[in-house]
Amino acid sequence: MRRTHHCCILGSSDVGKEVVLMGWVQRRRDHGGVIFVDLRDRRGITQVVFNPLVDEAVHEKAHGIRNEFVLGVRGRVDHRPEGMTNPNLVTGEIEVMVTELKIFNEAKTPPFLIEDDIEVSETVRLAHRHIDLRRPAIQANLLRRHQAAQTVRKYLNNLDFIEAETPVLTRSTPEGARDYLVPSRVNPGMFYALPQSPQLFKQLLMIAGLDRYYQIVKCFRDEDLRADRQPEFTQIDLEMSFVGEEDVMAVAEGMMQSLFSNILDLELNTPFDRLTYAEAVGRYGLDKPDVRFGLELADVSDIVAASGFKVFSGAVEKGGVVKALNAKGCIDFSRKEIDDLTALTAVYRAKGLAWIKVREDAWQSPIAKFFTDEEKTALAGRIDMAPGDLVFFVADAPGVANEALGHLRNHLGSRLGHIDENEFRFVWVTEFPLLEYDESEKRYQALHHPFTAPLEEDYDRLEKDPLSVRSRAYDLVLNGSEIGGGSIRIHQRELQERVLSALGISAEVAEEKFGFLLSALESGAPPHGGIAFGFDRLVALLCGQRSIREVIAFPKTQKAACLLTGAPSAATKAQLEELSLRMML
RNA sequence: GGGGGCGUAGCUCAGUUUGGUUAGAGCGCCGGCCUGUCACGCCGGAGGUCGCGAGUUCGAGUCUCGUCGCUCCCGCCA
Repeated sequence: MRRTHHCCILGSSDVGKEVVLMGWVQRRRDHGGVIFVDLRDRRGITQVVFNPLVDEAVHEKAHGIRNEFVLGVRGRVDHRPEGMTNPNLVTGEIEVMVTELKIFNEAKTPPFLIEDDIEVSETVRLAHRHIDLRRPAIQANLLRRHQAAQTVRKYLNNLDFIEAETPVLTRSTPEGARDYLVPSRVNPGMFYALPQSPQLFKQLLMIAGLDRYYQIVKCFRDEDLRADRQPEFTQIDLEMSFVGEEDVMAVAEGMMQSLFSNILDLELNTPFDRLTYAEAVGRYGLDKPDVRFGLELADVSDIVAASGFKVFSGAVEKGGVVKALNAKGCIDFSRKEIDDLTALTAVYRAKGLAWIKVREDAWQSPIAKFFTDEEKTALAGRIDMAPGDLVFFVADAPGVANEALGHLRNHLGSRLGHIDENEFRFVWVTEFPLLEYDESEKRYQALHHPFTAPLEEDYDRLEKDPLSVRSRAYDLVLNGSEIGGGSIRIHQRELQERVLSALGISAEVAEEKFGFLLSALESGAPPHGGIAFGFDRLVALLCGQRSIREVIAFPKTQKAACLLTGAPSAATKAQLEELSLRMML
């Protein structure tokens, strides 16, 4: 018995043909006499009919069929009787009258029905992922993921990129996320690290003269999970030689165009909008702004710096800021609603959320009394206050005030219906700070990574005022979600050493950890730069999914476990011994 | 590491507020009947360590403490 057709293809024009279909039993309707079976494969469903008048033995055998049995059926394609067609089915015009039935395999009753829109807990779904993956909706996601990967490959191949593989067993680098370590059997006491990204290898490929490289590659970061974060995830990683920001961004924009055109049949306009980091944070509060709606923040620090409201003036005095967000027309928010929003901002460490309701005649607010008429006039002008408005304020360190109001902005944007869910709005965020100060470790850290080039005009501040140095990094943000990021890299040893030094990495440590890079940089390194995209996030957006777990065939739970295989699991004594490891538990 | 939500039949849930007889429903499953269904129909039936462990109580699905798992978020994620 050999399959002749898939379960989605047969129609009126095939009537009379003898066909062989193979697939799973979606549903069985046993009328005692005639038995209907919906046979499902990856492509669709065809109704096959067992009729005792056609073949009594086959009909008898069909009584035993249950859901998810795997069948092969031979039969003749027939028109359905008058009025019995099913318009909901692509193959609803016809049915297959079965003359031969092969039961390849029986199946235990599945833990849930193989249907879209079923409500099953994720625990159950992940524990039986091979069954969950039979659902058309998930298969559609995986298909779309496949199409996305193919689109990217085709696009980059056409631009003369070379797909090259880089090692998975590599060495740990001190910066960045926590590494997954792999013990080396033949080097007792030594460990490989799984790559957080192929960053250094792709730079070496540029130094090697590959000119243009890409890879769709797994990366590993041993950090806590989120809806959009898995410990192993896939990047579209690329790097180009002899380029500046504009070149990389143009390639990225073209990639997005072909993706959205191929997958969603949507034509994107390029170039995408640009915002500097300072603009993004200033106007939207976040470095990954959702620019589908306005509701921008305003800085009122200068106006309230000398005000009688100590929370505001005090914050400014301590180097903080007072930022405002005008929720236009929201004057009817209740006390409880405002309390809830206060709680929302508290999540981001805001100590309070001040508010003013703008009435026709006066301000209704616990803090209105603290302001002079001049201050009120200035505020009203800066924030565009009009009767009916509800204005929120956070006074805090810039990071806290912006982030708290930025998230409040996203919340309000969604709640007030300002967001068009069908819109895809890209924006580049550029000129990130090169460094940030890590309070807990009392040292500077690279915001992007230590190989990102500073803006040339800021070079001389690397030592004097490192926090003011901007970088040649760029993030691509889509609808408030960071989907990619990259930079122009440092391609000269001397500059790389200065940056590592600014990061508090001694020359000795630098030589030990990055010696191979430093020496490569003085072996004829071309100017180069690149970008990496979070493929899972990108596909999730293309599939309209909130969680990347919906576009990953075998995702991990929040505790980084695989419910299907039971990974991670204990190692045997013998395994540990071979690796010269001893358990401390 | 921290905060929120969830955990009762194979699945989705009700019951927990106010402790009290034999823990219910829908779907699924099993059996019977049924020749035109496509969420087939009708009749009958099985199925429970109320996540786990302590405690309070005459009595715990229900109250208390602990613990495990799933999930959302903060921290973390160059």
